[in-house]
Amino acid sequence: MVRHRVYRNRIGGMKELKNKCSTCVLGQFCLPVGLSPADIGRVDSLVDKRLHLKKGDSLYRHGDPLSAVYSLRFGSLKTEHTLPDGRLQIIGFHLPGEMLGLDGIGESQYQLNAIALEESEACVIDFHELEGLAHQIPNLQQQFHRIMSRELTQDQRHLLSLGSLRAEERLAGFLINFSVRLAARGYLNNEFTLRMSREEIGSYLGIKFETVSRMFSRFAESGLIQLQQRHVKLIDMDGLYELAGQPNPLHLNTIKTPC
Amino acid sequence: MVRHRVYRNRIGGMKELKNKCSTCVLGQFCLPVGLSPADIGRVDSLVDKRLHLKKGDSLYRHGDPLSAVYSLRFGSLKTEHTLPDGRLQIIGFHLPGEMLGLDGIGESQYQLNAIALEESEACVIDFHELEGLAHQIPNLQQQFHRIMSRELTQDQRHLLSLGSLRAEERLAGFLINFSVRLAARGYLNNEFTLRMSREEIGSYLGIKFETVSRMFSRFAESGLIQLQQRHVKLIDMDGLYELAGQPNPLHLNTIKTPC
DNA sequence: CGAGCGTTTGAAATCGGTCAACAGCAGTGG
DNA sequence: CCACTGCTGTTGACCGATTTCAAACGCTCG
Repeated sequence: MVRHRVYRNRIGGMKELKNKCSTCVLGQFCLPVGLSPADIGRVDSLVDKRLHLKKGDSLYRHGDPLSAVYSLRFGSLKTEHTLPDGRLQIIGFHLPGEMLGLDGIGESQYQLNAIALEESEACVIDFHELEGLAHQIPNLQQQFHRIMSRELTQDQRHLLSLGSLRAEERLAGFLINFSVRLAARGYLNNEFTLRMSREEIGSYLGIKFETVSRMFSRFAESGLIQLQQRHVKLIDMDGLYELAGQPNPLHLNTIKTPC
Repeated sequence: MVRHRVYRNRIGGMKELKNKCSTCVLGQFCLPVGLSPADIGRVDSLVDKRLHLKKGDSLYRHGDPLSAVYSLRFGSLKTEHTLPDGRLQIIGFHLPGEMLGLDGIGESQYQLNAIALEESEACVIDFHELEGLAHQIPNLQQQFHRIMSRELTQDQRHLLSLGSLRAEERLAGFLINFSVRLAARGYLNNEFTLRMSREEIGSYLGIKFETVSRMFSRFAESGLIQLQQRHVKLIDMDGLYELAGQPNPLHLNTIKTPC
């Protein structure tokens, strides 16, 4: 089950010119947000290599000393905690443009395992260099703070889900959250393929995989979604939002009184 | 139920000399960790006022624009999320020396409500000034990053608890967590008074208050703790650690082979 | 094509939730 | 000082959502 870390790309020739934030399509979601072109050029130098991961490979593991934070370029990862008795909790699923490894900063060693759900690639950002550059570029510092804070907020919403919602509501919220994050990156957001198993979804949501499966079937039966294995099509967004206990933000505008 | 924010101390005379980190006993847990005395002197200038809160007062509320982050001087707070339908999830309980308001950075407005559980006082740290000073003092920047990351880690452990542990284990973990945090601050850690109701503990742990009450009674009956209303005395730490599914760190040394 | 997962579905069991009654204690006001 | 009121906490009995156990199905990949 546990694979070892793989640094496929470590051997030579890594400081390639093409590892540049300035030309990366994810720039608008990643570290360089709000920087001038000149400053983005300086951020380029932070990304001295990229790591290519196969499904199941670890990006980092609990206890590894912190050396870098990572920005996902393509693919998807999960982060997880394990208990001594073997139980396991998935903390997050991570999409392109998101930063990984922030859990390692507090104690100078990573607190989680970060594992690829599919073929993925991450930019390696030496953390000390990042702090150094953030010290020189205030906008970079601010952006980094925003990213950490949003990560906090994401986990806090997740806490709300695990602490206060029923299985059905959690799963609806999960689908919506995925859809929103995909849309923000310009991906198709009403139809996508889940890269993780029912068991992993269950772990993330604090329920058993059989329950996930049952809820999916129920959603499909009531016409909220269509399912073909891991491929999901969201049919009735309003219904999903309602189930998740949130108002559909798309309708807020229409309800609001115009000024 | 909902009280309005109270800025008792806002009226004049607030820039007192005694608002100094340099002389604050919490310095070793707070922002100034790792700074030279000279730099701590510069941090003093960040704390331009303190807020005094009575039980039930809000330090900040969901949606308020971010202006400051806070460091708790004495007392205790809870942070919480609310759902449109009235359900509520307590995200954290906060002790002296801990920072509040980090949830507000990502979107420039606070995402949670922060409410005093008792008479409390918080240092008000203008966030833009903090970023400015962190820009000048690398150690301050690093310490701030560590604080944010630890906050993240704390929430992630909480996720593990809500997602993977049974009620009994969650409550044992809660008591241990409290004990550890009190000990870190030099407080008595095997005997303390909980500032929050059974209902608030339940909300934090994702269980109902009746369950909290039952589990407490069970713990007391099996000799793990002693209870008098909200006053708790931890009797059998090993038993609690075992219940919480963690090894007692105090015994790790004795088990480890000496080098 | 067959082995091994991952998934679905059903039936039984259980943990925690819900409902309800009551006890304890704090604050109020006579 | 002692009802009275209201809130918090405890405990019991019953209920129900989710888990557990089990069986069968169907991808996927070697």
